[in-house]
Amino acid sequence: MNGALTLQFLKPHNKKMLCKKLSFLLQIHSYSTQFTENVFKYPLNSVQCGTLLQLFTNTKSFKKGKQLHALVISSGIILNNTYLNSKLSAFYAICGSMTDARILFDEIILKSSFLWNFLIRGYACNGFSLNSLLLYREMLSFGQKADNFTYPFALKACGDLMLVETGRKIHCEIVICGLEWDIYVVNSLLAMYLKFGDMGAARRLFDRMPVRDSTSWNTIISGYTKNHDPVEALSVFVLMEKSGMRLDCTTLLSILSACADLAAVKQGKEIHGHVVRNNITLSNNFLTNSLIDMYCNCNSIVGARRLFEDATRRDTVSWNSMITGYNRSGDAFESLRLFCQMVLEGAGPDQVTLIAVLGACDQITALQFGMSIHACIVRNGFGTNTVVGTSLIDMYAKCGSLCCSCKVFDEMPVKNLVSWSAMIVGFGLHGQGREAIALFHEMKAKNIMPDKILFTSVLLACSHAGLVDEGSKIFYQMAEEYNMKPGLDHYSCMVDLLGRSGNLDEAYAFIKAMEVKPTTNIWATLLASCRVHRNVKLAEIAAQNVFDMNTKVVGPYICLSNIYAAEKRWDDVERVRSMVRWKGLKKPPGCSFIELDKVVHRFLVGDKSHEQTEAIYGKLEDLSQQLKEAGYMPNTSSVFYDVDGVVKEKMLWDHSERLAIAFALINTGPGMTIRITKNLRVCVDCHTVTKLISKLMGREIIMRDAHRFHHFRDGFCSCGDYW
DNA sequence: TTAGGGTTAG
Repeated sequence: MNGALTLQFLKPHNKKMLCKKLSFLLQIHSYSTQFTENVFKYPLNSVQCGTLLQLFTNTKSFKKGKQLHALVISSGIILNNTYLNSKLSAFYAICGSMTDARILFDEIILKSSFLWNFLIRGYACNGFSLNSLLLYREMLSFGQKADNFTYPFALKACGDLMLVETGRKIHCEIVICGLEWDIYVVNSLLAMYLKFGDMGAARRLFDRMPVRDSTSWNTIISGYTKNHDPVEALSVFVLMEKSGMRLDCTTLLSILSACADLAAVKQGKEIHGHVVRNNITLSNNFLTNSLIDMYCNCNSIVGARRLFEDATRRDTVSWNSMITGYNRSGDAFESLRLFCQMVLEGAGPDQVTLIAVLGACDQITALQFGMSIHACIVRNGFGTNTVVGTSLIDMYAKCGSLCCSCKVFDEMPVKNLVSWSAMIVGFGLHGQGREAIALFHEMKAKNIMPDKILFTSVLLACSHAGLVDEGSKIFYQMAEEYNMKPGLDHYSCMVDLLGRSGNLDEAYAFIKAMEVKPTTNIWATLLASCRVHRNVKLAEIAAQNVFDMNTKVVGPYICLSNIYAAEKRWDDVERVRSMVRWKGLKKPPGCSFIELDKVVHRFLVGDKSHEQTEAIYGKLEDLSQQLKEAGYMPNTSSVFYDVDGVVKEKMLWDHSERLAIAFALINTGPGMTIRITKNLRVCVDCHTVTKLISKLMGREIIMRDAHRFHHFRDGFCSCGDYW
């Protein structure tokens, strides 16, 4: 059958058929060696081409549209054909090929509003917001009136570029031309104001709307969610339900996000009920994934897992949501297990998966596992990805391999502010404050503007290294040179910097002069410094401030108790302990991790559950003996209880990091580096013992505690006993 | 020809 002949008799509404036939015809034209001859044999008129282009535009069939373009050029029907040229320009704009769209657009003399709108839309929706606004202005200067199809995209461009003043000006133009309450225009205005973070303006507009559709409700709800006001999002959602407006998929996604932010499991479950009752999940993976995320955020990892296991279809986002959920709940082991299962089932990891898994590795210092992920990253073509690279820098630094962090950082083709920050944090964690400051200056020399988080990273690095003068200078630079008001994190770094370096009175004066109300964290930081410098009087002031804020964190109580214990004030120790009991607080047990052949072993304080327990305690006995012969005297000030000195000493040898070190000494070859992670800060005596073991056994021991890294080598620690 | 949605590095 001849395609072209059949085409002549097809009714225009039979588009599917028409499309099939014309695709066939196009194939002939495209691939025939006698291209020109065929065109003349099966000519298309401009109306048929227009109909076809419309179809290709709607389905974004770029290749087919381009073929048709070639065909109409060859056949000569495009010459001076404004109708077809406009359709073609619109087609290219929708497909995101803006250069092609613009070439055709510029050739058209009589431009319809349809054409202007398509180009403005094309620019706005394909990442060329500025071009979109320039064309919008050009349209007006040509005397062409903007209409209800123009404004949504001009507003989208303003929102994406955060051009607040321009956006408001266009809003005025919309009011003048009487289109303010056009449902598409006003919904676009709402979307623009929420991008500006101006929920007040968005809400005023929303409240005055004569007619609202589901998009209006969804836009305002997602606006509150995105602008970190999930409470208001939920309250508008209740109004939406009362108004009788149908809840669609977008509504449910936005509100689930608000429930997740609020950890509002009750409301989240109600949405889940609605989804099940309406059988919505079956056709939509987005909702299942959002529900998984909501349960994870509400600390209901079991509920999330059940949904995940029951899901008929799992996509990469489902896996990612679950893996991220385990990370957030602190179960990095399950997160890594799930990742292995994902790979085994053939689900391809994406950027998000890899970032999440690297996050799990740094939670438990799984360096070997992290290295395998690095290989997987390179294999899957993410080796040059900035976000993934930044996660690698962070993972290596937190797993104790600063040199690998530096290598990744140096070899990164494109670095952004976060990458610089991650590297600075890495130097800080390992006590290399001067290197962190040098990198900060190098970054500034490249005209990269630091933000508040970057200042926190640099100040933290200064505080870990005790660089008081340098840190103070940077702190004041923040306001003077960069016009940034310090936040609580910056104040906290400064208190730590001043306090731990022994300037306790200055740290106290600094807190009293702060422009914002000090938090428990800031007083707790001062308290920790008081413990280091044994200043009981100031410690009591700091502790009282913490306790007045009714903290649920046990750390400050332990700290004060340790301060009293060091002074042998046992009555006060008992008084603090009874406060802890009365408040129902519990000290988390000390816990250390060590990775051996990609398996992470965990030891609790006094742990006897490991299969090598006998050998481990035997090794500790040996070590204790050898250390004593080398002149070691135990420092029992870290022991919380008023018990006999021998018992105290025995308690110290139960500390989890010592069990992990003994295990490592038994299971690794001579000279091999030992890497340990501890959930709490390392105590004074364990710090001394580890230094001595490093010398005695000729081993480098890299220990990550709750705050930083210690590199023990030949009897010394990289922190210079400053931690 | 128009607006709104899930996982994501310091």
